[in-house]
Amino acid sequence: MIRRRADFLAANRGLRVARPGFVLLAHPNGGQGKRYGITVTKKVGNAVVRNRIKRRFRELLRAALPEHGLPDHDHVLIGRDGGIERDFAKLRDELSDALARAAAGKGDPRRNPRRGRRKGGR
RNA sequence: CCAGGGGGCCGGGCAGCCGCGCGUUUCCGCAAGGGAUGCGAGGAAAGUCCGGGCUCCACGAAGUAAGGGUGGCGGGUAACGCCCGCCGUGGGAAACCAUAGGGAAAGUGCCACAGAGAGCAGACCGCCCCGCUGGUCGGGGCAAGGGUGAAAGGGUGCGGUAAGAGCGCACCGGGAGGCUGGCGACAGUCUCCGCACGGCAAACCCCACCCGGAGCAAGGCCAAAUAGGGACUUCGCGCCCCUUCACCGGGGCAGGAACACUUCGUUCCGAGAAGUCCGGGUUGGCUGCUUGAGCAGGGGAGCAAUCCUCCGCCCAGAUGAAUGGCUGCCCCCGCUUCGGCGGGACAGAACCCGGCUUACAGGCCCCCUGGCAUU
RNA sequence: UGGGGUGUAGCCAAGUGGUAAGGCACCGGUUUUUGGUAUCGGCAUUCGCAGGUUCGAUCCCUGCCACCCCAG
Repeated sequence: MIRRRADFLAANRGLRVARPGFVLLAHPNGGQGKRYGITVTKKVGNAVVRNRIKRRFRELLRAALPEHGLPDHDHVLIGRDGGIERDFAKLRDELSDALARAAAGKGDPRRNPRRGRRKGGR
């Protein structure tokens, strides 16, 4: 379990694999074993929705991480809009696929960090 | 049966396997850990709009001022801006609903446009009388009718008059005083006053009542780390020497502690302690932390809100924050080619209570009003 | 947890009891051979939503909604 904000920010610099239900970040943590963290922003929904997404992600990681996880890496799942009504089996397939891609070292291009202050429009 | 009004309640259920948080207990026991067992989100947990408890800070009591709030009366409550009952006003055919509802002859201010006149009134169209006498004339009386406006200085009718007018009278409305009923708001009634003295205080204001500030990231303890700092206040500081006006600073002695005890000896202490603030450091753990204005049931008081009493119960305590995954049966809704398929509202405790407000699929129960039908 | 602010046309906004300025943008006309410029006119604005006070509410009061900011 990742708790510190600094670890989350560090994970943001690692591998990024995007899937319809979530975004997976993987980042080496220097021998601390397989750790995971979950991020769901307020944009996705209210507290009930966010909590439910986090619970489902925990269940996914509990099943997948010991076998398919990357050793000595931090794994961060970021919830996206469809994360609550998406079929659980589909999420599970997407996660193992994403972990395989991350293990092969293939990530999606990183988002451009530090764009200007979002103000007055999206 | 139809239409309408008011109130209360529920918020999917059962089971299996794997997993999560906390408590209790047990096991080899130093610990980690394993086993067993109990409990584990809401009616709004939400918004954070009021009121309290609790903790810290400030403060003689009380009062005044400033600022803010409340505003019919009585009751309930720990308290409230909440709740209950009643009164007044407005709406509705009714059940019932709404209501910030003190003061306008303490003062100040505002009432646009229209209109003759808008605040101790005013005369545009008019009506009536008189005069010269016939005109788009002069003098006077009137405020009933028309017109403007949200509002035009009581209303309707009769009398009266040149025309009119509370000018007079009857009823209604209003004001003042008394009487009766009510704890009271207020209601009823009698007498008097023919009655210009409007509206707005959710305009300033006046009156009555209420309010100290901050918040569990409050507050307390421990560890680590940095630093072994600075300023101020209070209390204290045995004797001698140096320095000094003194404080301060340095040295010695007395005295105290340890070396099991006594003696000797050695070492250490030999003036500081408490509080507040500043500077610097830490963002770890424990506590506060869940038994409380608690919940269920019975009885009693009260129209009710609510209160009293008896008995029983223990019912979340997380901290990147505990409820998830899979499956079966039942329930409800929609679609249906009758095999099935899809869906199940609003929403997640964070110190704890009492309210208010807002969101909400679907469903259940009770009472009342009106209409139709039947008996 | 506590505190503050904003909401008016597509955009930026003034107005604070009497029927909503101004600028940009857009549309139409005139000028020009055409475009630009210039000039004239036009904008169907429930003044964030719902109640209330008032004769009358963007303005006053109450309750909501959305967004933004600040402190710990």
